[in-house]
Amino acid sequence: MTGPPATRHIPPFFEGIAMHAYRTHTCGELRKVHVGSRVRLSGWVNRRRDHGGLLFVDLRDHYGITQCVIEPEATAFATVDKARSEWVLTLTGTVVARTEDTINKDLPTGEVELRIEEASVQGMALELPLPVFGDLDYPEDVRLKYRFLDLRRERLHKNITLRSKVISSIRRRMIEQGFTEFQTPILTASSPEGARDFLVPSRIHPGKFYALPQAPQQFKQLIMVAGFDRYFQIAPCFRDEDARADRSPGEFYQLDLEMSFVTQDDVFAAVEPVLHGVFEEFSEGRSVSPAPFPRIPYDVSMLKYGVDKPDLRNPIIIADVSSVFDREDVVFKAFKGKTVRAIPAPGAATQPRSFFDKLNDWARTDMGAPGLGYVVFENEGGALAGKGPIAKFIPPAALAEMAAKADVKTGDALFFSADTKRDRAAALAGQARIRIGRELGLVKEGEFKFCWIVDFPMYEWNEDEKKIDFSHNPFSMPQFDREKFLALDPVDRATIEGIKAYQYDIVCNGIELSSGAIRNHDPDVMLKAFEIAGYAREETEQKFAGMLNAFRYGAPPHGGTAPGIDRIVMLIAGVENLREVTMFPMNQQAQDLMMNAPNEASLKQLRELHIRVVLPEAK
RNA sequence: GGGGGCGUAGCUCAGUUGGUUAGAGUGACGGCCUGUCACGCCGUAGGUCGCGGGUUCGAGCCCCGUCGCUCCCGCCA
Repeated sequence: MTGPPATRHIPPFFEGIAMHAYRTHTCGELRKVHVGSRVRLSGWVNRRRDHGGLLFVDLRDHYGITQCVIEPEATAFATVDKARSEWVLTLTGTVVARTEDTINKDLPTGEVELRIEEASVQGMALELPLPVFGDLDYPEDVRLKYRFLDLRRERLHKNITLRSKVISSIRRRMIEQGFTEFQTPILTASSPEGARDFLVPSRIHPGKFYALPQAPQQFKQLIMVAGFDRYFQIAPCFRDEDARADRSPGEFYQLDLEMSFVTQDDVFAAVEPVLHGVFEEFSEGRSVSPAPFPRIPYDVSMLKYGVDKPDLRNPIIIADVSSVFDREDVVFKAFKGKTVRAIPAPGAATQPRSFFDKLNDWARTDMGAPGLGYVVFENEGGALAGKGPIAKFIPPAALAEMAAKADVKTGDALFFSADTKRDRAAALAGQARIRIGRELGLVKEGEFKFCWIVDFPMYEWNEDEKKIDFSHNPFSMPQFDREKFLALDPVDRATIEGIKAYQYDIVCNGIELSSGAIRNHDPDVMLKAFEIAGYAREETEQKFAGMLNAFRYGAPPHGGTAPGIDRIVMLIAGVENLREVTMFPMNQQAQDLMMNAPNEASLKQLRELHIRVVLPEAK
């Protein structure tokens, strides 16, 4: 029912030669041309319809569904009659044409049916904990425990098949672009930055541990040092962090890639045709951003969209109106001296009061903000007039300036996000933009809108620990003169916080597909970069010994990125949850309910690994 | 670690203000039916209302606790 009906990988059947033990055709294959042939099908009972004098069985396999029919007088009747949903049967019989009035147009095989002459049961099924037939929602734990049944269902079967096709398409396109696929180790060393590692104890080296790779980051850079020029891999990555709907617990796959002797634009030029091509191939009528994708500097994105992963299907653009509230003729004290961001709500003047109240409540309760002020722009005697609780504080001249800055007109509204901290004002505005866009139905479906976010800051100030942190990827090359960078004083916060990196994200419809960078391949600059983030030279030397050492033997300039496979497939499949495109996913608590993992280890195993388990004390 | 939602038959759900014996659909089982394709009709079985405690004459419903699932925040260089 889900695969291509034309495809089959079973020996052909010739009259006079013994019939294949299980099937001569797939359940998606039979057509009018087969009428009169004696054939054999194997598959699952999708549906059974008993008419007393006539019994229909819809037999299903990977390729489709074929209706099979038998009458009580037939010798095989007893066997077919006892079969229930999801039993596995082998049915042999003659293909017959259906009469005009019994043709099923919804079924590719609907012009014919199999008149059953022989039947055998290959596998029985207990009463189902999860019906395969139908398209209802079921509890996640039941679905996961009986994943093999869930996977038989049409939607999931189709998604998983789609995933495979997307991966093959990616692989083909990468190879066409001159990339070579290599595998990198799964058992490797712990990486000190970033996510929590999964550790694997060493039997041979008591007290020592391997770590599963969070990403093949260092390996792919070493592959460049080794002179392989263009590498890619559909790479498994392991991170021991909590899950989200679009973030698997434990493990996920990336299209990991790296290139030598490239600038940022070269990486974009290599990735764009691959992503555009894959999305176009599976778009089914949805539009895909043409290459080159827009490039948006991080600072601009934070201002205009309030996030570093903007959904460009949403037409709302945020404006900074701090200066308007600082005007002397504007007497609204609550916003004075703060960063004020204005979020346009096109056409919102016709919205009921509850629309505004609901957004205000959301800002207060969900976002912990003091509120979301607003002004509605109306026409009063040919002039622009403000309406709403705070409109009286804003005289016409200021209102006009605001309208110009935020590009709003009569009939629109403006919401305000204000905070003493610029980042917080931007973040609330970003969330409000998403909500307003959705509430007003402004986000167009049926489009894939890509963009690159570029020029990420290299560092950020960590207020809690009073220190400078890497803001994203510590291996990125700073956009800074080499000699001046090496001479930087780590306490020169103003300069350091202004440094951008050759670091970029690719975003589609508000979902971050990957981040990437032109790497820092200069050992001195790397040591300095880590020194600024508070790592002593010896520490950096030790933690990244392999990579630093390699960089001292002739390292090419290189860069890359790593789009998430799961998220790409989610977007293409149009689903909100990773479990819909992952064959055997874990639940939110990082458990595999089908295989019962994680599980206790035996004492023998622990002893071999020199491990003693110390459980947390019960509360 | 924190916050929200959900938990009633194998499965999907309903269950009024706290009031008699907790219902429906689907699946299972049995019977009838020769053209259905979500076949139809009749019947039967199936319940620790997640678990524990409390309030009450009386709790699926209210309160407290707890467990499970899920979504979000933290976290994810």
